[in-house]
Amino acid sequence: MDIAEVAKQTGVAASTLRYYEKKGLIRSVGRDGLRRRFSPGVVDQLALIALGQAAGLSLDEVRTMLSPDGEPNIDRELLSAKADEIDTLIKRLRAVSNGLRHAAACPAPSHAECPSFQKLLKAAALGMFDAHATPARNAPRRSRP
Amino acid sequence: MDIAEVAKQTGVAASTLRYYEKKGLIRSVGRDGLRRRFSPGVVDQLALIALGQAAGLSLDEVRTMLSPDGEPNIDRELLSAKADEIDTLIKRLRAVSNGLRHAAACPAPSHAECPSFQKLLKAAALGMFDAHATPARNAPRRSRP
DNA sequence: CCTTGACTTGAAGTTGACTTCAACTTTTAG
DNA sequence: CTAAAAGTTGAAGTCAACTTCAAGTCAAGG
Repeated sequence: MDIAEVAKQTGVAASTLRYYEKKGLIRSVGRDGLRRRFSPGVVDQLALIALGQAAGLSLDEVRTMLSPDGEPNIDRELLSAKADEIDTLIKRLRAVSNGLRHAAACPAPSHAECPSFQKLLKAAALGMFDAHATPARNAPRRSRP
Repeated sequence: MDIAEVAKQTGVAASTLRYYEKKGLIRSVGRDGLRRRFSPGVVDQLALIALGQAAGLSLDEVRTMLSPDGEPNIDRELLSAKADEIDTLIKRLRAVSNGLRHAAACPAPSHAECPSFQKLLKAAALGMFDAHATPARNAPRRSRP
């Protein structure tokens, strides 16, 4: 596949693909003249990268955890620590989701005045500052409006 | 509470607190001389902000959805849309978590060579590019190393 | 009174993740 | 053959979310 094809299939901009390649997140398999050629597997890889980002990993973290040639440094403790982090994030997100849903349905004029909304979200937020459950970092802005 | 106290309790830097105030995410209740005074409620607010960020909301989005004086623009459709987004994010994150956990336990030398890891994550990634399930935006880096 | 330390400000700097640009090379259609 | 379309590069620009800096204010202690 050439770069445009990958871009079209995944929605990831060509510039981003080149950027990812430079960063070592994906690899092109040879050139067709000047042009990069990608194996179709790169589509899955990109999905995984997007997932990692959604989970709050930086591109560097994604690389070390999902690298296709990550022989040396696959730190298993780090992996399960990250999994734990993601799990607590999931719990909080569920509460946020519930909170938002309630807010959407709730007849109170302002969320600030709706005690059950407050309770839901405060419950979600509890412990947010205690043990540092590291939050997300950066994530992309897919699509071209 | 003065700014240092809030910072200590929440781990949010004083500079960040001033930044948030400028952006309209939090409010100080008067001054003690020059110095801002915050009501203790700001601690909960900050937790909610952190949560919103973890859920992939930008600070501007957080403000419009959780504003303490959000009288006018509480768009209920937007709220449940966001909740839906968060729910699909949760599903994917669960898969990522499982994937990481498996990777941590799996004896394969490289994750790239472990078919069940690949399967788990590919399942999580499926549909990542189809309907645009908008991913996260930006998030903070708490603490001062 | 005067220094010290915690706060104030606006402006400028940083970081991660991209995007855009200028200049150039290939491929492709006419 | 030639011109447009699509790819290439490195360098520079953008954006959100902060942080750092210079310069100033104020309360308290010696």
